[in-house]
Amino acid sequence: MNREIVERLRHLGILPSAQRVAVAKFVLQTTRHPCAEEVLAAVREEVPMISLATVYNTLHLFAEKGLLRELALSEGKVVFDPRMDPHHHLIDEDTGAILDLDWSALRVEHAAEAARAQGFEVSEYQVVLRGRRAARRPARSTAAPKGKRRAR
Amino acid sequence: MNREIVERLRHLGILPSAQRVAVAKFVLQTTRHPCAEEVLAAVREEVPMISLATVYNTLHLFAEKGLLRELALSEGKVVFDPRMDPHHHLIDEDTGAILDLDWSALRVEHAAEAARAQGFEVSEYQVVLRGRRAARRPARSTAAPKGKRRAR
DNA sequence: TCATGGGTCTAGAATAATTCTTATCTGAGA
DNA sequence: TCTCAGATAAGAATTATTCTAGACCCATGA
Repeated sequence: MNREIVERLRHLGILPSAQRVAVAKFVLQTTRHPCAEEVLAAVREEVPMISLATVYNTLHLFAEKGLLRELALSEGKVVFDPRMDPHHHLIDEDTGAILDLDWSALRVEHAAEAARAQGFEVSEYQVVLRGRRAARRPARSTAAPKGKRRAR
Repeated sequence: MNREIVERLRHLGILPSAQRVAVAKFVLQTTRHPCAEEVLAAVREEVPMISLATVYNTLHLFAEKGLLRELALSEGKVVFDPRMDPHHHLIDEDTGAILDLDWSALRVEHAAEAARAQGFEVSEYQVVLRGRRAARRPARSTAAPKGKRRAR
């Protein structure tokens, strides 16, 4: 498993140091959207003396080489997303968590045209949704209101 | 003109101090998306002693009261947008400038459904496009665009 | 008049995320 | 083995933002 990560890095012209492999191993496999501090914490399990600066360097290097993407969606900090295929993002307004939505889950029309009308050539776009987890289904046992549930 | 700003603030239950009126006068009329520092610079023309802390306080207060919106689109800093009607954003990858796109300029379908499929109730969404100004009619001139900008 | 108090303001300290600096280390080749 | 480019660690520096503490302003009531 390390083997294939090493190969992947080499293939992009990245020297596969222990630190880089550890970072790659963590970020490429997560489905979350970790920030640099979270990557640091996770990677320290394996490479205890790695520094924050190295984590930043490595993440930026990876982003530059197309191994992952930097996202500045929520305020304050940048997070990293290993999914490189186009997709959308849904932000939990309560927790700040970021979820992926498949590209095909919704449809955007006329994006390129709208930008062109402003004299721009679009290089990428995505829909950013914000919302909150819907109220938990009332459990049928106790305080569940009888009758059909109405959304909204 | 100040009169109507004062009225608008009062109407929202905001005490219209000189500082607040000056901030409102600037942010509500701009079509750009200024960050706090820019607001400070602009407002200092009129109220030279105003502090950065007051600018932040005022902008957050306004956002809370629904007078403007905070956007965390690009990395690093938050900007403020006086347009409160739903619309989309187009980011110039070269300059970082943010343009508005009318809601009707493009169409998004199934946004609410896509979020609901994840157990979320959407409260808002927007399309974020990134691109660059289309080359100005290359015109077959010899001079290739020199000096590429360094992205940042 | 003067004291009181609520709300606002400023300057500067504090914090958080990120980048920079510099000295040190490492490993692939000459 | 020696060398040197590239990588790393530690901590300083920078940038954006928030917090703190005290000063200020002004309406009110004794």
